[in-house]
Amino acid sequence: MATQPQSADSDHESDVEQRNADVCNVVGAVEEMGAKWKLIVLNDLRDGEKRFNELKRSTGASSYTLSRVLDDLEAEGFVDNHKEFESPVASYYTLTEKGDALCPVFDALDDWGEDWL
Amino acid sequence: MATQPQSADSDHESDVEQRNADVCNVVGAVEEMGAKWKLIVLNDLRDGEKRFNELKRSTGASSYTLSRVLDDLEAEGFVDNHKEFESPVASYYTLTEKGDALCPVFDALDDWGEDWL
DNA sequence: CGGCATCCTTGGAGATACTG
DNA sequence: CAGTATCTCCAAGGATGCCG
Repeated sequence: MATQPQSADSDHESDVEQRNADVCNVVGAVEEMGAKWKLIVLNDLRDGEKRFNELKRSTGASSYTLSRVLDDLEAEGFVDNHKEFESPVASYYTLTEKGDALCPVFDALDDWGEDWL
Repeated sequence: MATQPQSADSDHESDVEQRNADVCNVVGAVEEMGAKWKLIVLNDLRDGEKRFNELKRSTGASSYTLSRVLDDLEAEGFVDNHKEFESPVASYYTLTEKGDALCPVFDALDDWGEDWL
């Protein structure tokens, strides 16, 4: 009697349904960012506009990796890229509105880190 | 404008420089969880105690993966494991205080997902 | 039921070197 | 300075099978 029938049960949802309903967003969000580099780069961009090499230094990612991550983030609408072909070519990266909207997440993460890291 | 209205926190002088100082927490946190599975499992455990197969179903991870992820999370102090060797062996997983402290992060993530996913 | 052992595939990511 | 091109290596993770 210790265990309850778990398989042949479809209407198991009762008290946790509310959370279950919108928790999917988290999964979606995680799926979309997943990789640690994306998060690290996004976090670094919270300071505002940054150059490629600047990000390279602050994140510690290789040119190759950083390039692909930025490419990815741009394609997904998290960051914007503005290039200047003048002097010694410079390209600046900034957070889009979508990327900036992640700030609360980073803040929460940062907050957590202070207590548990 | 890259920053959002600060919380009820009192002195948040120049957030950018200030942020640069302790932003490491985010990196640390990301480094510690990194993998998407960890986040997904942790998120699923917000509902409370769950069994192995329950998590397997809800997360969609394979036994192998789930097992390793849970092992990892337990070793890092994010989850607790309570086993019952009675009839058909059952083991329950719950969030530790440390894991539960991540709720705000998931909430923020969830919040973000509603707007941008 | 809850796992661990194995095999095997994928891609994430470092190192290095080269271009515009 | 800002990438791109390779080559390579290793960990993540799916599939399957077995066991207490």
